[in-house]
Amino acid sequence: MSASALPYRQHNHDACIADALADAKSICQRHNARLTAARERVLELIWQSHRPLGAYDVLAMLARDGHNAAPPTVYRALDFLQQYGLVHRIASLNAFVGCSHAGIRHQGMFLICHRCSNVLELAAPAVSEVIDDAASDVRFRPDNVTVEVSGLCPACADAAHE
Amino acid sequence: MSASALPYRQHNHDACIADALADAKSICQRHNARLTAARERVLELIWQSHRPLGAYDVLAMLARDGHNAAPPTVYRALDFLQQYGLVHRIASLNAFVGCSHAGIRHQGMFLICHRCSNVLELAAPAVSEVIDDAASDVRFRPDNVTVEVSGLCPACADAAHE
DNA sequence: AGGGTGAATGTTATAATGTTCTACATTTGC
DNA sequence: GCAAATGTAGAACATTATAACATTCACCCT
Repeated sequence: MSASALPYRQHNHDACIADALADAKSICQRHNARLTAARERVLELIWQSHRPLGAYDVLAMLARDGHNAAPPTVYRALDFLQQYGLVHRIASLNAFVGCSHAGIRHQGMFLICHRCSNVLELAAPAVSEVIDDAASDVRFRPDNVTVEVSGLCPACADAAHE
Repeated sequence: MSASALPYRQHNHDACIADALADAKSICQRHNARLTAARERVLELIWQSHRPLGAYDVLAMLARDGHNAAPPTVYRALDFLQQYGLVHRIASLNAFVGCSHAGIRHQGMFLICHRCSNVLELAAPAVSEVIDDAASDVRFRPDNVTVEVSGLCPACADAAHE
């Protein structure tokens, strides 16, 4: 992984993975849901990459582990993780990212850098609000809102006009 | 097609298809782009259905015409139509809809009814604005914004709690 | 008109992705 | 310890998207 491919806001990556896993454990415990080894490993892989990962990327990584997984294993793990809000699915990429606000009620907005592939998840309640307003203007009852912004992250924008 | 599957805001469907095709022609002319028979036919099919259509749905309809098309034909036509803003891709459905504001600079927001499958495209400049603000707060430079809301359209909401 | 040029299309095959099904193992609650 | 619930594995299937290359077509130039 090249330096420019790292998350643009530098951070202690190991710590962030550890935090995510610890959060996941406590959330699952609270819901009497079982964070099995396979599920935990998938979540860990997703956080390690720190970028959107397709189901088959995860599959390949599991294979590299020596873990002989099949597609359903991955999809089920992803479904589970999604259900408890531990990962989000990015529709425009058919891929998954770890949720930065697991456990907190939120409506995510995703900023996806098309140069380094990093994804930043914002809570942005103002965005949700405006969207809800626009929908209710035409008497539409929203159920699930997808907001995905692709563009350039600050680091890549700087790098680009060097 | 059942009555409940029709676009919820009743309208003269033939006229709307005709308008869309006429718009398309003039837009292509203005850009020296060729709206060939295949491309025009694909656009027409999409408008006829008036709901999100997968590439393979289009393919099947072309086959019904007696037109012996293969996947690349459809994908190429769709790419072309997208390029000139004549159709939009709905990422969360892997499908395409006709653009209601072709030729006008806009940032669409899609309201997708998961009961009748109809899609309403709103211009919603307020939404774009808030999203841009949120992005620039973290110094992210947006390029392409996807806003897709799935839920219940007024007609289906009424029908549901009858 | 004839011929060259590049865009558009056709054709075939295949890659990549996502879902479903059945059988079997493991865990859990009683 | 036993039955029920849940989780796992592997294969088959379905869907979506591309690659590579041949062919046709529209247009421009002389």
